[in-house]
Amino acid sequence: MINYTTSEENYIKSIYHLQQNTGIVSTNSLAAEMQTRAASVTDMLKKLKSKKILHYEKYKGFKLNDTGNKIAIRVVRKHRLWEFFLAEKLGFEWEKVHAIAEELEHVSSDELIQRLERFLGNPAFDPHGDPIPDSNGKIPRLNQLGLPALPLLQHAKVSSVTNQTGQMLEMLNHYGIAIGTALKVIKRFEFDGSLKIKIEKHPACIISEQVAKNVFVHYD
Amino acid sequence: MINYTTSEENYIKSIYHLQQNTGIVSTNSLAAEMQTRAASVTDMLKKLKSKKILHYEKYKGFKLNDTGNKIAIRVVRKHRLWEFFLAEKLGFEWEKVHAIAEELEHVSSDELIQRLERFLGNPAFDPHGDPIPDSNGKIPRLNQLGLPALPLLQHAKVSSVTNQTGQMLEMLNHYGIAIGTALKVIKRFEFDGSLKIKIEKHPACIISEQVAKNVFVHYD
DNA sequence: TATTTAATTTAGATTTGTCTAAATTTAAAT
DNA sequence: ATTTAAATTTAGACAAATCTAAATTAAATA
Repeated sequence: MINYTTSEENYIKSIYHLQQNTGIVSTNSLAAEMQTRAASVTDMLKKLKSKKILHYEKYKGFKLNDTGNKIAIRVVRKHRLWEFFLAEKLGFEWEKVHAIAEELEHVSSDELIQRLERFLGNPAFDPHGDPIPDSNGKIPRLNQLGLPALPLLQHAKVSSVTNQTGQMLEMLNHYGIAIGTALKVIKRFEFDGSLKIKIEKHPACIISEQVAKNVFVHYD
Repeated sequence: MINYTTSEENYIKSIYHLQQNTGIVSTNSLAAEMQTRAASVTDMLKKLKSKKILHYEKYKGFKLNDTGNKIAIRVVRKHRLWEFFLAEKLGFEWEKVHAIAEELEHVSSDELIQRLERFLGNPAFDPHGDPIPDSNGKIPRLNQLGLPALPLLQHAKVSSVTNQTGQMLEMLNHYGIAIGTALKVIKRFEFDGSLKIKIEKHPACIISEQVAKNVFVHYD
């Protein structure tokens, strides 16, 4: 894979993050994200387009193509592995690791990253919970999420429960919810955030947002 | 301390190394060392002079002043700590660490270097046997001497190897000589200056003066 | 729809680090 | 002591990445 300049990599990475939310990216939003001027963004867009990394039409917005996404994911991978290293091995406070990883992520050796990853024990998530792409660019899904974030009708299993007060556990018992319980969310009520859920071998029931927020689940 | 560009740091570092041997440095020798053109060197010399890092008079050669030496030593310190990390923690072969450390040495955070040093156990020498300056710029000195100067039968350990070409390292590998190897000289042959040496857990062998001159050892 | 406003791009300049080719200085050799 | 050769510097150009200010296009609104 070709090497890109630090500046190119930073643009590619920022486009990657912005397009996660919006699908397509605008010049101004990228300029804001990168703390630079719109004219500078346009200049770089031309360059990235000429390098065939970008879908871009003047005045119409832009997004990375497959090549661009691969490059972005590789940079994200490096960034998060270095963050993990800084926090876990060197004992940095989490607020400080980002700025330093911004520099380290541009060190070019692929063997370095492979070895670093092994040295760190092949972590799937950085200390923030952000997934670390593997060497093929595959991004592990968060293995655990709060019940309110579970997509409707997605089958999942309860993996943990926070706020384990007596009242809380009593209530969960009453519903039939325990670690390992298989369930899915049928409907979310906008009114108060409560969830209608279906627990295997139980009739459907409704739990409050208060309860749901403390139940964490995972699925494959 | 002010930050310098990667390019400035590379020039400063190269001047530092060249002046170790020659005291004063010439434009052409620096151009050769840095694989660039004499004109480019002159350009950078003007810049470094204007930044008050350099003693420099046109056509008369140049050398770093105290500020310049401090900057150089800080870069060397970073380089060697990263080399140590790459070899000891990530398991890189020592031929490979130099190129990667060339990039890592320019990462700017001082706290990173402090923490890295502690994490590595405050090593005094890198995998090539070169001393690692401490955070005050103090450079540890081994009571080190060339193998031809080692008294007969004196037990000693290999502390560093100069002339680190591929062929050289290959040969040393073949003999079983690496940094830290314990050995003694059994006999010196006047005929050609070759040495009969005994390496721990190896049969005795004979090495040429050519090789011996590049192997440095120390003992208590 | 016409007009105003906002977003985006272009034109042209600047800085850093590099280069080639020519000019200058120093060193070496006859 | 001249002349020749080598080393060094200058002059001018170029590419990358940025900027400001002006021009252009798209969107919003009256």
